[in-house]
Amino acid sequence: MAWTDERIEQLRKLWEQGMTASQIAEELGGVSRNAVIGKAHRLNLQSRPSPVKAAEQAAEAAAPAPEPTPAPPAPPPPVVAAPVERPAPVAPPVAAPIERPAPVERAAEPSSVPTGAPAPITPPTTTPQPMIRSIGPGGFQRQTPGEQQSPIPPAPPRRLVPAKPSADMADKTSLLELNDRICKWPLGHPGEADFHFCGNPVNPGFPYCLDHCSVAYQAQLPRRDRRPPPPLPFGGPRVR
DNA sequence: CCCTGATTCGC
DNA sequence: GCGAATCAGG
Repeated sequence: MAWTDERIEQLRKLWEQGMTASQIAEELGGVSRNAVIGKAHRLNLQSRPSPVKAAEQAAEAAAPAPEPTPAPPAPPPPVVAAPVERPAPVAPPVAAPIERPAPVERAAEPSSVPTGAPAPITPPTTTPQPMIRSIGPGGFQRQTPGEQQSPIPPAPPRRLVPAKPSADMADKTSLLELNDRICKWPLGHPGEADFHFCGNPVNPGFPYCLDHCSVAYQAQLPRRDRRPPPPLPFGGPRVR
């Protein structure tokens, strides 16, 4: 089977779409996944989460690291149990409200604490900041050339607190309230104060409500009959 | 084992 | 240029 322009075009598209080489091979027909990979490389289609290369790059970025980029975030020393950072919509039961520390130099702070206040709890130096980045078609994270530092986003130090019954959680669906009639779509993140589940009535036969089903089940179809979705602008594949 | 992509190398 | 064989990680 020869690589016609048409087939090459299709390969390009599917590859960039994130299809695996074997899927593409199956889709094209008449070629092995090796053929697909080989061709893809010859076409200079690259970047894909390869298990091998990923490890190599990780090791490379970790070991020498002659990176001019200041990557100071020294491991947050003692795990100072930071109070739950989430600014509760309701006034927290006790404790002085700890606002997000203004970007002031913390070193030259003589810490003039109002009398009677508890010792100042230094917030963790690394503010958990969910970095927004684009995800490539293969599901890998894009990174800019100078950004290869810290390939593994260090888990922000986070103290897990037992879910405490509070006013603002009263109407939220907790883990313990899950059953097969209510939507199990998680909202927020486990460990966070207001983590809960959707809790709406499920779309019968599914673990989620209708809305979340539409989010959860838009993924790929079983492989074989996966022809229709991509609106092929150029006539589409030949009917065999 | 299965899967993945990368690489090699004879054709 | 092609792709089977091989490698190596998940």
